[in-house]
Amino acid sequence: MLDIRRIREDPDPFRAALARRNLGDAVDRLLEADERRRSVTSRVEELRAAQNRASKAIGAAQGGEKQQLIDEVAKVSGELKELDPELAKAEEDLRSLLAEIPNVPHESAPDGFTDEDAVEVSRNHEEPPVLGFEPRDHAELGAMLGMLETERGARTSGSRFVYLRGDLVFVQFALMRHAMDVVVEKGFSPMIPPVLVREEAMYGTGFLPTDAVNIYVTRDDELYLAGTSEVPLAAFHLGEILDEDDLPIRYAGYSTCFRREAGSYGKDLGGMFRLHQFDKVEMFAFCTPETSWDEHERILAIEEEILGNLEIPYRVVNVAAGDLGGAAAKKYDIEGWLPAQQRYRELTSCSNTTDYQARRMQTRLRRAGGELEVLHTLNGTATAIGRTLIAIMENHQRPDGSVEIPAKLHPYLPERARVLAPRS
RNA sequence: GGAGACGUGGCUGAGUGGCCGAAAGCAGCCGCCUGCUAAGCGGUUAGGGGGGUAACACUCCCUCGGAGGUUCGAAUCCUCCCGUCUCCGCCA
Repeated sequence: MLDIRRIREDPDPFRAALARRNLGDAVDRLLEADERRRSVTSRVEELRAAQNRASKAIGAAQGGEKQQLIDEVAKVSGELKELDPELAKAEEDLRSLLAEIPNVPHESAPDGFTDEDAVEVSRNHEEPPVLGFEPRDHAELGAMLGMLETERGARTSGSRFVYLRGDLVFVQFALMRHAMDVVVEKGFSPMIPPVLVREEAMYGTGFLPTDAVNIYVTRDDELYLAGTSEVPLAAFHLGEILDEDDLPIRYAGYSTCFRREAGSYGKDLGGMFRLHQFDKVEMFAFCTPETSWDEHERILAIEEEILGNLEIPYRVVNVAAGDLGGAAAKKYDIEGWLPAQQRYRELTSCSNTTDYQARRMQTRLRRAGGELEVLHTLNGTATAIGRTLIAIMENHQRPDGSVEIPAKLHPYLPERARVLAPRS
């Protein structure tokens, strides 16, 4: 949620920033709703002040004088009752507008509206490596290994659901453990959060109301399945005031993630690139506004370290302003090279959501001097299953369909699983 | 699934119609005092939204889980909703 007072005081920067999201008129709609709300508010408040004064006098008055004062104030009360719906509507209009308008992109987010407009900022290799043989895609490798069951997944649950089997399960565990170890060493404290969450948590993170189509909802309990542990991690401090001295606060959440993937029909079918259910280790940070951009780079560096450890060729792109999720002011995607697709595909990402989520969550910070302020939040993927497994399988495959698991994962693996071998 | 209790400020907790945005304690902050530390003494500290200011000051409105209602007036009375906890049952 944006800060309506700052918009009122200095709307032009907001106008310009939101125009980059194709929402050039949003600021004026906001200002209009704000103006309406304030004018009704001041009328109502004048009447209420009169009513309060009268009530005080009545409390002190006696007998007939009392009755007379009561009769007089009735007129004011009547007027107030009439204005009430008007005020409620004005407030609701502003509130719902604010709820759906996304964060303002940071100046360093490039112009544009699609993933094509993202700007590469770095990579960990020169040219994509050439395997020297015709690479198989991960679905084929998974089938050859007998470790990825897509048809049976579909039979049980529908498309975009899979079974992982055999040693690939241990590779997932190894990956999770490795990612967790890396991020914990960087100061993130481990968490296993709830994945079914209340509406406030979804609203606070900005997934509701705008992204409702992508969220699973339980039928009888009005609980939502989190698409990322960002949701419960952010909500961990919902409504709280954190001491400046305690910041930054960093959590690493391990959870299963559920996404409806509405609107992605036909994209990335087969295999496990785009699943309705996958496991992920997610970083989440609460910090002061003045440190959040540094924190963002820090999180990016951790993500790069993890992919580097996995010996995956990747590049980092700065996502275009118009392609950002609603809460983000800036986002990096790290795209891993997938030999079978001959393309870079998103493996992880990290966003600075500045004060957008924190304001919705009412998570604030108390400065050493006692002042209250909305803080900043950030999130980033440490490792996401499905995609990271794909990158490992495709990049470390051998001509015979076996897969070498990167050395950094070996300490977490049964020895036989250091190489995944096809069934003969 | 059945029964009951409760929701008040940063925290604990009092408050059953006007003197209450709210006792007391804790915690925090500012002083004082005391070789240091600890203790002690005095003062002070809720949040949000308008107006106002260069910024303060000042001022008004709202907020005691939420939404309605009764009343001139509600933390307090009524209705509904939400949430939390406890006991019993069931259960990974």
